[in-house]
Amino acid sequence: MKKPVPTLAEVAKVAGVSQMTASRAINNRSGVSKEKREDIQRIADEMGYVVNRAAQRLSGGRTRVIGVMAQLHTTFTAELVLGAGGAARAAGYEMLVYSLPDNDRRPPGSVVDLLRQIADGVIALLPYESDYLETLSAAHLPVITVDYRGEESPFPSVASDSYEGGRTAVRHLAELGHRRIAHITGNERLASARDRRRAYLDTMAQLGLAIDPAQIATGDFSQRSGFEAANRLLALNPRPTAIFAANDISALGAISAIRDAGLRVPEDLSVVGFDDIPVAAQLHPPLTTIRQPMQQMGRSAVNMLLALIVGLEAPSPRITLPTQLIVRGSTVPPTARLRS
Amino acid sequence: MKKPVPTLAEVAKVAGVSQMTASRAINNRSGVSKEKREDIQRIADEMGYVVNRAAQRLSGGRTRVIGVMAQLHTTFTAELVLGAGGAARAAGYEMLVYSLPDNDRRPPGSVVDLLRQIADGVIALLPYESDYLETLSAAHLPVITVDYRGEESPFPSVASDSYEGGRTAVRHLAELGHRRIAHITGNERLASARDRRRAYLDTMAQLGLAIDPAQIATGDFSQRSGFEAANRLLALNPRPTAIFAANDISALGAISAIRDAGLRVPEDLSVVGFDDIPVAAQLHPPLTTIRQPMQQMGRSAVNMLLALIVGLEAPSPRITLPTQLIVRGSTVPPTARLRS
DNA sequence: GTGAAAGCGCTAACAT
DNA sequence: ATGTTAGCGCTTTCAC
Repeated sequence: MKKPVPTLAEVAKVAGVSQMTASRAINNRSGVSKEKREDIQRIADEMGYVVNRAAQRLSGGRTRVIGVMAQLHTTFTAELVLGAGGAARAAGYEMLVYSLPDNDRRPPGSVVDLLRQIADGVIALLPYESDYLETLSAAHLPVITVDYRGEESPFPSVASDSYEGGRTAVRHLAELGHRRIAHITGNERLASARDRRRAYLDTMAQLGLAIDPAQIATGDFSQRSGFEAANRLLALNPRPTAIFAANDISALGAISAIRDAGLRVPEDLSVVGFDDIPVAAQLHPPLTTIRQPMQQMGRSAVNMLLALIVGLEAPSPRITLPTQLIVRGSTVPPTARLRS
Repeated sequence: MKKPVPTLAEVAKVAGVSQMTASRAINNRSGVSKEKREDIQRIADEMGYVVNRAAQRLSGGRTRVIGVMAQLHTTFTAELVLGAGGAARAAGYEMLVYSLPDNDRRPPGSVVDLLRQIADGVIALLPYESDYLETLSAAHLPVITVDYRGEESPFPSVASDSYEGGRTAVRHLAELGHRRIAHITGNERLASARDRRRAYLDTMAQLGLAIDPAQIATGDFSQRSGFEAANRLLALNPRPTAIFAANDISALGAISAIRDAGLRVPEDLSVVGFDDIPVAAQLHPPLTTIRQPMQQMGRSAVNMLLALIVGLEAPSPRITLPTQLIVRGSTVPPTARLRS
């Protein structure tokens, strides 16, 4: 009770070995005989020994902690963190998350410094407008980004296949018979948003459908932007019969706008989202969407990071995971009346 | 470029003082003349000095980091973390979040140990079925819990006023003219769920409305449980005309069940939730609910924790924040046909 | 008000 | 295979 957590020195003393041998045994390094190792590990367990990561870090070792910096209050991020946490634990690592504020106008240095002092590497889910990239690369720390950050980013990244997903979404609508298909874009500072937009354009062209620039409404992945973008699309004449929104949240906003205009989904307009967030299936109508493997993305990010941490090259500078079309109730063929 | 982060010793040398004086100056401790202090702080800034929290911790000091342990993938938690992060930063603290897995069947010790090695205190948003409480109290670390954990919990807590909120919800339905009001409970291991249930019972009794035990359907705050509970309620004869769900997510599940049964919200059944999560306003119909000040709860938790950290008693062992009725489209008076 | 010494718990480097 | 030495960057004594 007096010493709730014994130190390595105490464990070593009880085991009758040097501190260094105890360290090697507990961290599964080479240089200890099998017997001694098991002996020491058993004693450490019995004594309730827990390594002090601060000390471990200070003396230049690995902490087996990975850091995540993310804006937590989006479903996408939360799911990804969940997947990442599982993968980290499975590998014997712990994971700590730094929750970035919405509008971080402080120098990002402090966050990065903090994480570097604690973690062996960082997974960065960065806000769009940030100079975090520089700061991170100056920190000489293994980093994986989620969503490709562009050519200027020196870090390996994990993303889902936004281009193929976008093509699938548009193709789905076209196959239902829609011809006036509109697009609500995401924040184009992110490659994912740019890819989805490009997929929309390419697919429309390949299908021989007319591309009216007015049918591309700028959004930024937020619900509000989806709402406003949809209002602009609804003012068009002729009106689109279907909308491909860059993510589920903006699709939600779009559906609100459609209903506020006295129209119905899917009878008057079909809507496809992107992400498949948990509520998507519970909406009325349930949302047709392109599912991203969010948890899988988190797991992949962790596994890439662990490779980096142990000094390997990243297996690939960019990992792209497949998406999947989930057809639900928000998409139907256009009614004859609308096909005009 | 060689030494990206100078150490305190280097700062002290440049400033021409001892390391200890530099430490005192930078941490705003007493025992340094005003001039020297400002001088040292300026030099430290210029050199880009950043305190090494691992070292700080190791030598028995405070790190100015607070830890949060939480299940991140609920909106409630995410909002709370957001509020907490803001308050922490405002007070010059950083905050790190440990994301608890869904079904944590590992000994919770490692998490607590990790946080203790890094943080000065912890805000615990605990899963229901946990022995984290013991582990935390054994760790001799300042702790604040969110949602009152019962008499056995030794920790100060922050919560919203579930009892008053629940009363308001039931009263709202009664004032609309509903008499057969059902309740979908939350996980009753949490005081918040018990309080909402108690509020339901008390208010029904006070209003002279009949309490049919079958009208109380057990849930656990999850969408699925709301769905299943609602199905049980819909099988009753006579059917309730209104449902008070213990949170928004289970209300969402209930609405799905109602619709799957071919009924409409609010025409056939009114529904009230609890929380006011961001999507609540975007549903169709938008959800009437009891708003909890989630971000404010986070801020209060941080402020209580900071008091504990500097050695003050908690201002109060339990802080209860007020809730607010938000009337939207999911509640209307019962139609004459239903009043039977 | 200021400084010197000691040590927090650990690991890398260098013995043996 | 094991032990010894040194030191990570800081703060707490306890001097002056």
